[in-house]
Amino acid sequence: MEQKTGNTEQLILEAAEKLFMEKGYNGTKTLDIAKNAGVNHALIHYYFRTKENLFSQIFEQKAAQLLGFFVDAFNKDYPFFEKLKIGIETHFDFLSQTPELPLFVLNEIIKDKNRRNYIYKKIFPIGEEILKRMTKAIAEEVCKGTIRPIKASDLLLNIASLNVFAFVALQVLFATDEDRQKEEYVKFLEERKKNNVELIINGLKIKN
Amino acid sequence: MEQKTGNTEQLILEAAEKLFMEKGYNGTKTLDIAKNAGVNHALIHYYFRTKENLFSQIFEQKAAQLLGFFVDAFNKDYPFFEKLKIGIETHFDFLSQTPELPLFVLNEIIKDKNRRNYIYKKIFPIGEEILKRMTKAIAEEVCKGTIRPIKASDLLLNIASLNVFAFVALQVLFATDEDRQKEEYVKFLEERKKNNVELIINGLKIKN
DNA sequence: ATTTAGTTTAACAATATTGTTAATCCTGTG
DNA sequence: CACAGGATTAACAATATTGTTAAACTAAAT
Repeated sequence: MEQKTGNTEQLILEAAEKLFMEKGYNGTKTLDIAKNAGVNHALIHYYFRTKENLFSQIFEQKAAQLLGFFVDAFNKDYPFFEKLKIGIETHFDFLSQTPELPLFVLNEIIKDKNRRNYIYKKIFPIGEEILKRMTKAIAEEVCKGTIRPIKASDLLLNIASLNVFAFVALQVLFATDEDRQKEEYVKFLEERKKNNVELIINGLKIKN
Repeated sequence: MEQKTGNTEQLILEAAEKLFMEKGYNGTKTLDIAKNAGVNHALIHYYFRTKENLFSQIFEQKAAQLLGFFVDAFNKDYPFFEKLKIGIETHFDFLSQTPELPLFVLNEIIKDKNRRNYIYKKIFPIGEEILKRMTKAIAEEVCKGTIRPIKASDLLLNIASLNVFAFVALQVLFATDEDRQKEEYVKFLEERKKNNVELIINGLKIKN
């Protein structure tokens, strides 16, 4: 039919990505992946040997993506509050594109020791790097008396909490029937983004 | 041996609770539950007929618990900032007792339509109730000029984000090797609790 | 001591799930 | 055209997982 040869591997990867993100490792069956990709079940093993193999490929890519979000978002060079605002918004917008990503990665990390260990080696070095830059930026502002002192890790965790949880809430609140339309959905995100920037910045600024 | 008769059902429930919370519905096998409970595999079906049955019982109880946390935490009658502080801390302390609870419930809600629909009927009425009280309290403070205006749902979501995510982070950060001891773990939570109260309150107070 | 009801056990059945294989198809190349 | 190689298929194999059953056991009541 319209099955152009040569794209089978890609079809499998796409179907697997969708299903794994939606249902997790244990909830996804290789048969479902095959059906969703529209290919014969055996091809999954032909191209990837095992389910675990296929999953790892996707998981590692997604974990790298999630981390990349943070790096990209908080590495620009702007005045402090600008940097903060842009960083939060950039991070938020990244998440908008794949709302299931953070929960997916967090879950699989928590549920599997091997994945945890793998991730640790990748995440920690980069995390430390971001924290170092942030710590310096914070110190400067504290000197100027514009913000209260805060640990960089706390600030980062605050941002991650608010941004990530917005999408967890999104999935729970809008995962049900059709009575809440796309429009409401978009509005919810807009408001949430604004709220997060406001809260982080208000929470830092010094009172009179 | 030491198996006192009559507690088998309880043994199964306890083992199931532990495993389901740890590995989720799909990650938990009835055989594992039996082994962990130290009972014959068939007893699980004798007492609960199906895995789904056993799971529902635990899930619904846990979901109710999670919701109860919110109700208990934000229903006391104190001055506004006190209420806020105590509410956040109470909620945080609840979560300390079962750190896996929120992620467990959120996940199973997201992954299964039936659970979603079930939960909706239970959660929404109570959620609305809390929001109504909060809206009134906020309006009063805004009139007094002590806080900036904010939607009750935003405030509640901010608190939930910060508190819940603290325990997600906890699981990820401390789920690995032994190099981070209990002591560090407790310190992390202490700091996080304080940080959350500060951020929420600072973020609300009016600047000069 | 017998009966009864609930409990437990081992063995089995049924299905789901992952993985394998040999045969077939297809496509480009000599 | 023949054929070499990867791509695909259907059928099968192996195991995991859930669920069932009939028989054995236990303790309390008669």
